[in-house]
Amino acid sequence: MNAIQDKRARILASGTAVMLRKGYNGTGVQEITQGAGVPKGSFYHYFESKEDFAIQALHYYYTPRIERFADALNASQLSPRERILRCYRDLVGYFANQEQPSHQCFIGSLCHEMAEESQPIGYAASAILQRSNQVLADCLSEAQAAGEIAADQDPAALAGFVSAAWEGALLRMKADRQIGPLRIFIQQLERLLQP
Amino acid sequence: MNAIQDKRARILASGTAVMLRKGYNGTGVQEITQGAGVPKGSFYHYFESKEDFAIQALHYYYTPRIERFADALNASQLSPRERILRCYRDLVGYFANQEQPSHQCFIGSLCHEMAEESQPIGYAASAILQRSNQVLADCLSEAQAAGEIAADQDPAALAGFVSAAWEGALLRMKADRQIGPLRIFIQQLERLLQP
DNA sequence: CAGTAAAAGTTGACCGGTCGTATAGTGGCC
DNA sequence: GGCCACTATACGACCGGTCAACTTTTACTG
Repeated sequence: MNAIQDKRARILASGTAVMLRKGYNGTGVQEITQGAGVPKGSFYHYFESKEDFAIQALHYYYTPRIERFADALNASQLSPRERILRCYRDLVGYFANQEQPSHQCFIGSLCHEMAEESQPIGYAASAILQRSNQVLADCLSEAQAAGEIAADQDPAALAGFVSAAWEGALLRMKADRQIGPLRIFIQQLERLLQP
Repeated sequence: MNAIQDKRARILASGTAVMLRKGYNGTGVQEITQGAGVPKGSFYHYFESKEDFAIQALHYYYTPRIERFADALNASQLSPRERILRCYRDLVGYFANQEQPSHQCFIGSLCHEMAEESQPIGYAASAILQRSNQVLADCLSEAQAAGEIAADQDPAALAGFVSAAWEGALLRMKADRQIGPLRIFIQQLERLLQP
């Protein structure tokens, strides 16, 4: 009961970490199980296939992150606008503090690689992006009600745009191996979130 | 002289097309040469390795595209702002007209997959992104001089942001399998490019 | 309870196939 | 005949996935 969840979780943790670095097709099942310290056969006991694993991994990786994101955007000490800015500033800070800048966006790379080839993975990724979008849109709505952003903005659309821009900034950071693109993102986000 | 370039180009064309769909690691050398109608053995005559091929493919794919982009942004019938908007609107139109929406960004997927694992690929991608950025930044500078965007914007930074947002929108489109994110991008771009 | 048989869980050896790459030629031109 | 652009073939490694065999748990019996 505990042990089996533990093994499953170990596989998820190890596999997520490796896929983060090497992508879906660049990661072998063997490598995953080896990293988790479990026999290879176990992999197919806990997961139907590598594809199924990737979908589970998406949830494993993003469920807590979206939760934390939502919490940070609901903390009401700051204004909605400031909460959003703080979230992204913190993220940038996190990346800035990595000495060896290993930059990754799990869902981004998985989408690029597999969203087209594998419909199930595409669906899962889309659902997660949508959930994350909703969280941001809610906060933007609040900001709009507080008069912190333009009244004629559609919060959902703006949320989609901001998320996309963030994704793109992460990608650019990965290519350039420096966080300049993230700083630009923050700077433009500050402009964007104005009445 | 012509024949050899022809074969090389055929391999590049075929390989680029396949990699666009399946990613770097998802594409085999065999599949590339088969698609190009050349013997597999030839691949390593024209390219040092698969990695080298990817770098050449990046240039093969993006050199003409950046050129067209620059041309479109230099055509002076329209104002700088309108030229930029038209560029992106045309791109959206292109994607909108695909009945079976196969959405791809070659450099995006290649970066996500390989920028970290392969330094040479990361460098090549970074260089291309930078060139493309420069083209856009120049046009934004012009727009700024014409008073079409805020005077306190840094054109280079804004160009980076817009490109990143576009990348992100493409990614999102791939996951959602619909062009909604691109429309949102246009809508926000129009807002962004204002005095 | 002890004993045991059936069920469930777990696993590593193994499968056919494909991977990226090396190399020993082959065929045509100077 | 020497040269060299080109390619057929082969290689070892590894791929995702299967499955028969082994271990553990469960359920039931006397």
